[in-house]
Amino acid sequence: MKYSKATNYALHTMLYLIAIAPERPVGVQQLADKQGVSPTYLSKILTKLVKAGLIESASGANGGYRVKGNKEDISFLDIIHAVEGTTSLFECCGSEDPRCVIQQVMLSAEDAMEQHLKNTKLIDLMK
Amino acid sequence: MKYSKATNYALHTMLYLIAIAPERPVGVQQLADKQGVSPTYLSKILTKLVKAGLIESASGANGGYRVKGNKEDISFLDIIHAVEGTTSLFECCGSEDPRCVIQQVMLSAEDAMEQHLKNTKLIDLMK
DNA sequence: GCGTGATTACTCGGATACAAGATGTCCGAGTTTGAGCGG
DNA sequence: CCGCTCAAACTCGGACATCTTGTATCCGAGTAATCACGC
Repeated sequence: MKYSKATNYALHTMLYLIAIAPERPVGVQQLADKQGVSPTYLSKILTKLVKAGLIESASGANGGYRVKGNKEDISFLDIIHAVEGTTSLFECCGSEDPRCVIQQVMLSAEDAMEQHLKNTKLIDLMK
Repeated sequence: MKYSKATNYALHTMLYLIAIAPERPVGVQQLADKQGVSPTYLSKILTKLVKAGLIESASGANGGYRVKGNKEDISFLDIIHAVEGTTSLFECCGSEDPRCVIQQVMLSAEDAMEQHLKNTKLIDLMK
């Protein structure tokens, strides 16, 4: 039970993309160098963020990744859900029986964390 | 990023042990049958709970496991920490640099969940 | 100078390899209960 | 009826097997910008 490194890479990359907010997209090579991770691996992670609609990619020369949409709206939870998936952390009896009281407690605990992550936007860290 | 099945087994077993609260310890065979899991595997999980001081074991014939100490005090967090460990869910830059702002946000989010789990006792589910 | 083709610098996706952790099984060792047996 | 012994019923711990997932690499395909060349 741990957050994957991929989530860590995604968060740092998004923070960087929002911080510099360039006109031109940023190449994956440059992003990977910042964190000491291989470019091909990072691109796989960023593909998930693209599919989630958080960033967009530009092919070809001078291509790369760029924040898409309103960058003030991007929360931690958006990124985590994009990378880790949206399934709940705890599955009680295989079939997610909603009557299981343990399941209910775990879900509400998870919800407490998600509320926190949803209310914290990446832009909040910019000072 | 998911809670393991072991945590699920541990929670259900603890809930059962607290519910019936017998004089004599309950054998692992009986506990395992309730959940459809092999006795040997369940005993491995319960050993962690013993080490954490939540339950105690009795060897020999008519042996088994029994709640130790005050059963009103046992929280979800106690069990989860015993099974999953107490390391934080998110480790930013390998060395847990406390200055990493991302790390700080993730830790406080995790703390929100843990507070919830700490305040919910197993005994609360008994009605 | 201008269009056209080739080259270059990128991303994208699939296939693959590797490591670690979760899950589960097997077996031998130690421990306690209880039954059986002999006095 | 008492005490001793022995077998049965347990837990405990380590070693092992298997499966899934995370992590990472490699390569071919597609794409867009740029450069080179000929007109």
